Amino acid sequence: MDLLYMQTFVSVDCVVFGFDKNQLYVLVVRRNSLDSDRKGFKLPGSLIYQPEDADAAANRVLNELTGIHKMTLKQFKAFTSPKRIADKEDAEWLEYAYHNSIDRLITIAYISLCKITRKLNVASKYKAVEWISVGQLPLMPFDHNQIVEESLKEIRNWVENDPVILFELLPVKFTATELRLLYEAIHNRKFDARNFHKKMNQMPFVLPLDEYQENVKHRAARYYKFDRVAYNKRKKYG
Amino acid sequence: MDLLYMQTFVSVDCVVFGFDKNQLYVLVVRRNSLDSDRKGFKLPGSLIYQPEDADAAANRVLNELTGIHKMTLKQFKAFTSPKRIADKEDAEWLEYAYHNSIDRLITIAYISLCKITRKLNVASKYKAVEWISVGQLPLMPFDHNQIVEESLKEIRNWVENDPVILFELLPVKFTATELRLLYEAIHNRKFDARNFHKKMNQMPFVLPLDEYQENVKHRAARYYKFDRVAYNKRKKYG
DNA sequence: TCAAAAGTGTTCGATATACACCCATGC
DNA sequence: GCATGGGTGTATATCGAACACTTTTGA
Repeated sequence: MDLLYMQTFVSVDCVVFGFDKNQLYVLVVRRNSLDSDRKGFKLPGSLIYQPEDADAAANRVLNELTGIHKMTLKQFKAFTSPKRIADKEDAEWLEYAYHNSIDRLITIAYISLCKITRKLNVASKYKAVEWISVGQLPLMPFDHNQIVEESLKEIRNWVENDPVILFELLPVKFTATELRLLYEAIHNRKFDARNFHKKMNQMPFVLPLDEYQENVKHRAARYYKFDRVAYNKRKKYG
Repeated sequence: MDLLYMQTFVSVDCVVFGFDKNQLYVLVVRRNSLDSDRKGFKLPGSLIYQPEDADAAANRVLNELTGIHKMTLKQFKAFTSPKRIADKEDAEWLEYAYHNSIDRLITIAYISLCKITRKLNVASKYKAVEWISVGQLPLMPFDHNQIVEESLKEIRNWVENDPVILFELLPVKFTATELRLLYEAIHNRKFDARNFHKKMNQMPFVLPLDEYQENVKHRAARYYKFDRVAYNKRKKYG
């Protein structure tokens, strides 16, 4: 065995975005061990199993959390630094979790999307599953904070090419303001409400409904829905 | 040892683009073994060594080929299918090349860029190093053909965000037509010459020189050069 | 004088931006 | 009636697309 060549373990880690009010949230899980763990939260992830490719592993991880079988997901970067498991506590956790001595672990990072209202499968594997807004994430093990940082750039890019993902973050019926606030959260800047309306009206896959908000203490906003058929007919807009 | 978890080898493979006349070329190497090998050419790559991260491994591979120490490169996708080494001939070659029985090999694919006129380090490690135009690549081992396919989409995206890479593919002095043909090759469509001139004139980092072609049998074209200082001042353009 | 490629300007439509007021509702 | 957020239109600037003729040079 020629040790010069790296033989290693390969995992996937998923940055699952959710959206509420005017903020992006990320789904984090609490490791099922080491109670007083300073870095209690981490991104959901797993080593890749033998017969899987990375997409399948990411789907498995997400399915365990959400019950959904084919989540929309996007591989976005491999994180490969030898230093990513340099922290002693992180290395100990790996050994505990996988019953293996792991010298080197690289991870393939994914972005995925989930309605924040979805009931999550808390019981299964983790002590806890939580949505935390991107601005308030705690220090996480490995390079998970860095992974989230980079995923934020990536999701902007993704929305440009594939605005369908916006509607995976919103309720089935949503208002113009909700869609605009989601744009603002993803792009991290304000959009003019009037111009945004115009833009939205030119999206053939955003259909106005004859339904309005109820019990709001101001003028009721109209609801819209996403029309997947119209979207598929015309992958690009604007 | 719990075999359910995948322990594997991880490589990098590099799609190095070059440009000449009106075509994109890819740098391929001939494997140093198995002479009559049907799939003689492959992308340059290597297993990742112990102390390296993937970027370092890609840099090492490219440095061996070009002598350049810090090539511009971009990681773009991990290829992880268990089937990618299913071909018997490919598996045999791996064993020959790395003196290891390799059950699973994933690769992290990189894009890089090189002036096609650069003198390459043919002697070192490979039997041959060749530029082949993207339309004429032979069947290559593993999923290397697929990697090139996907790299073509990726380089378009990269140029949009970072047009500096164009100038790594052109001579130091280049004509407007050369730059246009490069755009056309990358985007795989024609651009109007007049509109392109206008666009080029608005790029503050493309400077006209007082030099013109010589010994051409038509009106001599003006040369331009890339101004890195102006580019760095203004990362985005028009 | 011919062939081959270089160079050059205008018009049009689409898109992005900036900006201010009235409307509906619950309290 | 007032506070809250919803909804709307116009004017301007910018960008991309379409389009044809003259210039320079070598052979």
